[in-house]
Amino acid sequence: MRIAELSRQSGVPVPTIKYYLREGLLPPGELTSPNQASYGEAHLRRLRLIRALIDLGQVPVARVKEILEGLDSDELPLHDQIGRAHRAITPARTPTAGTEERTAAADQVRDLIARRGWKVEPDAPALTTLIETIAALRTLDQNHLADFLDSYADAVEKFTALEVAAVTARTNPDQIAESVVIGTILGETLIASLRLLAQESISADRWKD
Amino acid sequence: MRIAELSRQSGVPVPTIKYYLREGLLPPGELTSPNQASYGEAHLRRLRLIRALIDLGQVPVARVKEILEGLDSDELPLHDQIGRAHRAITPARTPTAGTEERTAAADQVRDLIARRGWKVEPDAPALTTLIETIAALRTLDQNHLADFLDSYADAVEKFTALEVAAVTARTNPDQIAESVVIGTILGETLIASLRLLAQESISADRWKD
DNA sequence: CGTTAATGGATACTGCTACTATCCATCACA
DNA sequence: TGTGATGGATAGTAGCAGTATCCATTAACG
Repeated sequence: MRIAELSRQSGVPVPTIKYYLREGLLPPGELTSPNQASYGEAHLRRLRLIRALIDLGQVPVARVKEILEGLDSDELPLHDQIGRAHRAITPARTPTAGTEERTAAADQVRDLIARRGWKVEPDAPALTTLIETIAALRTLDQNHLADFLDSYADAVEKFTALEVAAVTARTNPDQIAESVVIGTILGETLIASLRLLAQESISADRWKD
Repeated sequence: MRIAELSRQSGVPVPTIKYYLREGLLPPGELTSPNQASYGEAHLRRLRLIRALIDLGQVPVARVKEILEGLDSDELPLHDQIGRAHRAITPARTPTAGTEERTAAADQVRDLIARRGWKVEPDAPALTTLIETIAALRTLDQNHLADFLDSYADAVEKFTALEVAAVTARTNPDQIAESVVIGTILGETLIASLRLLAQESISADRWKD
């Protein structure tokens, strides 16, 4: 298929597809003559993945590129694929909380991780975010939320178990990496939306009128 | 205190504070003379809240403004405060999924909500995101994740119960609205970080080396 | 009291991201 | 044979979140 057809089937405007080609998000089509290329199903799939990550996952274009490079570099261990996906959705953070709040929060997180027996690299991107968030909650006089950390972790472990089950159910090993990436990123969007709906419902019960 | 002191205590550069004042995120200080104003504890608290929403919650400045206006307009029902917070963290979505995937996803979501007895406005911002996400998962051949929707909802209800408990534990009614907003937005960051840590840990167990 | 530095307020400028627009020399196809 | 699409290159745009500069005061120190 040619670019116009790819655009029609994906709903992505032709100039945007050209932009993704330029940026290396989408591999070039197969050239049939100096200025004609043909795109296949793989391009369509890839394009849909790109849009899902950008639109639903809010992943910046540059990060999408890194993720896709990971997916394409076959034989990159799954654990590293996950690492890429995590980095893609964790904005770089310059520590902003006060020193004492931050060390207290870091202690709390270290305890939590030890208590649960989690194996986490000390430079995991989510670690900084978690610590900063707890520190911020305390600075904002919201200790009550930060104090529930363990109960939150209980519920969170449920997701993760589910996701591992879902991913390992995939038989084709080629697809596992993609499933992991999609699950990591779109899974978050899914959970966040469900949470908002549940909140809205409870809030309607309690406080409406 | 004057602006330099406010900047020092909050860690926010003076020009940025001026920018927030211009944008109406921060109320003006009390003028003691035509070009001298004094800021109080309330300003410092507000500034910290702004930074938490922007840095940790990834809320755009314009949305932060809406949220704060909600907090300040006393007597706005809690349910509407929550609505504002939800809109602030739910980007506007132009439906992008194919018609049939979207109606199928919409059906699945409607069933889920009915089964759980959730009370959700039909134009809730999270509704579109949820439907689009499920449709995207199916388009990307990830039905296995979309099929777990109910189990996800189980775990999600746990959070929400926790959060309601935490918020209603607040005695001062003035602070409830603020707690609700912070809980909604920073709570999401907290959950997302925990999820990534749990994933990393399981992934290390399963796939490392 | 005089000088230096900071302040409030206004206006202008910047860097970054994610596209859009335009151009042009080919091609495909009717 | 000519009309419209294509690949590839280059340039332009809109929106966001600040930064920078300027200026007429005013505070604070020696």
